[in-house]
Amino acid sequence: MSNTQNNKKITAKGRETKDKIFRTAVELFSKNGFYGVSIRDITSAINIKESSLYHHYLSKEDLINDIYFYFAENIDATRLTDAQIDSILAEHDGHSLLQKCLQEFRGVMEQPLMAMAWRIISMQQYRDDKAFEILSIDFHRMRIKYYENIFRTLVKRRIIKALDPKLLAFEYFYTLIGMLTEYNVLKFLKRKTQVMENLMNEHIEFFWNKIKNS
Amino acid sequence: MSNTQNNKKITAKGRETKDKIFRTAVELFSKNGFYGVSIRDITSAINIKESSLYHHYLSKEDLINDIYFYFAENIDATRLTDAQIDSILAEHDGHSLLQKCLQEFRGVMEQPLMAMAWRIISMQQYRDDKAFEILSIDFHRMRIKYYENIFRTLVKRRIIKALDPKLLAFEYFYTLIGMLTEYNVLKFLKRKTQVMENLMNEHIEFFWNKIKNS
DNA sequence: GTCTATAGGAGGATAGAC
DNA sequence: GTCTATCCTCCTATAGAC
Repeated sequence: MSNTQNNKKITAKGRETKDKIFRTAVELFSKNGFYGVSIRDITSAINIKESSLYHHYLSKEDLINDIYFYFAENIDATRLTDAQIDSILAEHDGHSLLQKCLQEFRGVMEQPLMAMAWRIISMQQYRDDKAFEILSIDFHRMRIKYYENIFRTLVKRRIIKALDPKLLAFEYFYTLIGMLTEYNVLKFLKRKTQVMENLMNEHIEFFWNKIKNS
Repeated sequence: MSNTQNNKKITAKGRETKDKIFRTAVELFSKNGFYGVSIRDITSAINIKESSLYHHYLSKEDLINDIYFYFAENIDATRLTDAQIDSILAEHDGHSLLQKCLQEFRGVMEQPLMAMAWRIISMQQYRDDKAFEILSIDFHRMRIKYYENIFRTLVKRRIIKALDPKLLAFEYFYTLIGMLTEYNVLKFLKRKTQVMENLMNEHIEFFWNKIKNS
């Protein structure tokens, strides 16, 4: 979190205001981009003065860093634990596991604040090294490692063919993330997303049929 | 192109200046984003005055629209013709065809102006409907149709298994574009891209092995 | 913790001379 | 086709009263 308040007593009212600022910033940044939103836009939306914002955040940059932090912190929540994976495999097949994974993932990524934060970081990745870092390392790389782990388990148990788990993870994830990105942009534009939803399910289906041990 | 000059005689000097403006804008926008670059930044980089720019472009928006247009126009050049496809298949196998396709594609997309324009449109897709439209329709959808066509040919000639060409195209393309996007960001940050290059080749290899008729 | 007031600069764009 | 000069708006951020 931002260090603005390191030497200040934090009151309930203060926390509430800071929270309002945060949520409003996420909303506006995700809609109009970091550079398309002014401090005035944010403060006037919640009826405080610009100067009040600077009591809670050092700068506009401090504010967006807080959003990055929020995203990075919550991205971890999208993972099934080893125990959960085991219990799914005990009752269902690998195909169900992949579906369950996507469900879990989408459950977190489509929470409004996370979806907006994701969008903000995606926009910022081109201008802000910190955003690119979080997106490519904390998000993509970690996520690929997670899938690698899952595929390794599936190979070990001979549920799927003896393919390189790392390569499988890359193949599987990049397709999914490409589709999910387009899906999210469509959702923001309030257009139909059914095509993309179907594609994602077909992707899992297709991928599964290519790798399963039959 | 922009309509600024509809009723004006275009001299060689004018064309040259407009071209300088265009190329400088592409360079700066791709580095610092549309909102991170001012008209002043562009004109001072080529030693003309702001007012001179407005002789060639109606507005900053007119300028970026010209860049969109440039991208959309040149994206078509990345396609192998049916004749070229035939001749490749006559001498080599489907695997070579996929490699050749990627080569052709990268050859166009990595030309400096195109790479920068692509980056600009990618950034703008979140803020500008026109950019999203070009990226998702003119680029992604058309490209997928192109691959669909190739896979259909391969299926017809029994070079690959009898799978749905459209699905194959989606699978193939989304992975590639995800990797290529990350590859391009890395290149802009002047970081190592070898990992991504290897991944792209492994992707083709992996995909090919999954679909070929053996 | 929030306010009023204001500093101080950068932005897009235009009028009109040459 | 390019210049000088200028307009006016919007921006981030701060000082200091309450």
